[in-house]
Amino acid sequence: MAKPSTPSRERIVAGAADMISRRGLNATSIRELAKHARAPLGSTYHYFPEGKGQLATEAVRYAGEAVVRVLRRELEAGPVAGVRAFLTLWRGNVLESDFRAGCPVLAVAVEEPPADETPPALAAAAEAFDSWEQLLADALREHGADPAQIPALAALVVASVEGAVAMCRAKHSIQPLDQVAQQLEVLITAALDR
Amino acid sequence: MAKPSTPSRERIVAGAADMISRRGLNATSIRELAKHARAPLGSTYHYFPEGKGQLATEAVRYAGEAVVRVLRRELEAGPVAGVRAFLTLWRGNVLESDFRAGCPVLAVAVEEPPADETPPALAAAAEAFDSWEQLLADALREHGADPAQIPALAALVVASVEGAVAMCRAKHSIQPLDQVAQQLEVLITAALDR
DNA sequence: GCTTGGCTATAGCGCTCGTCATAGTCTAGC
DNA sequence: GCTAGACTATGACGAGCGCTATAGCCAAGC
Repeated sequence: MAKPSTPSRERIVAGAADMISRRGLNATSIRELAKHARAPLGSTYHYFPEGKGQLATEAVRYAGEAVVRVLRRELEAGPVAGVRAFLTLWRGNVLESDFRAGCPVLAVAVEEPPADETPPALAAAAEAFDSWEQLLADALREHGADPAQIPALAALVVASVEGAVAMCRAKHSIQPLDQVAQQLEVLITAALDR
Repeated sequence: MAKPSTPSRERIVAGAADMISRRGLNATSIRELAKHARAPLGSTYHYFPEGKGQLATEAVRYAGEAVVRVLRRELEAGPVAGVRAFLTLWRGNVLESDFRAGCPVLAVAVEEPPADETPPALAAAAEAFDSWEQLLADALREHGADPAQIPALAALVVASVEGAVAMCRAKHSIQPLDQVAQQLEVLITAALDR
């Protein structure tokens, strides 16, 4: 990325991720996106000539990679710490937005219709989930978890956190995320002492 | 069946739940809904005079209660059997639709924006989640799980299943649901033998 | 200085949306 | 048979959508 001569572009992508996480993909229009990022409408089609699908895809990737960075950093202190940071990250998102924001990756996964061809945004969502699971799995393996259980355990972590974020939004309560955090912590700890 | 005076109404609600589970709430128009249920557009406003929000709310309730019925029946054979049926139900939905359908309750939870007032459809989603957790919690209590763990365990089950359904859709694979099923089965079994 | 090319501004295309109004049809009960 | 009320049919409304076209701006390179 040797040339960030145009901060507009990244602002648009980041804003898209935020808006999608709040209102969903279909309810978010390109006009609103541009206004939210203080960019002109024409610019969005300049930077993303393939239109809304391309913008959504990049927004999903952007959000996915942001999580990857946090996860990679915090997993250095072990799986329990990593999972805790994963939960804390979403907890912060949900609380700071007063239960208005969720996960943009989940939003796209739920909304984007798998038509004849899999839409790129949906593929990006799958890749985001995969990368999170992979990081968790690597950390679990390094810390001696039962290899036969590792992939399923990582999938459970990602699935339960994503589900809990949505439940928090619906219930207007942080409880589901905290309950999942507590259960996962016990589970991961048990998987490492054996 | 005894021919209810207006089968149209229920057909519309059921069709709405199905369409929302596939394409999300905002991408589903009332015109499509009516066509899908072979009902005239005017009828939708006859049965649901408050418009799309009311229809969405009833669709969420309809879907939530359908799950409640399955869960109540299968939990009679114990928590493990109930959780297994819960998973199997979603597994069937996802596979039969070739990864095109998810959970309408989750879809609404992710899309509906908590504006000034909580929209009724979002409240209905919260109630659906609550009722599922309650049924699971009751069964766990009856079978001797640690009371301190019960609510969190039930929340974990619901959250992870909802998350896994969405992940299956994105990945075009049933694996996440199967992985979650396997992990939850071990977890519930362990929670009962103590 | 002048051209080039990345960015912005504005207007508009065709379309579908949610919603409403109104007139027509059907059916049950007297 | 007639009437009342439940349902259907049809068309329109303003608004917003994704997207395109085109003209203007403005810094960098010769």
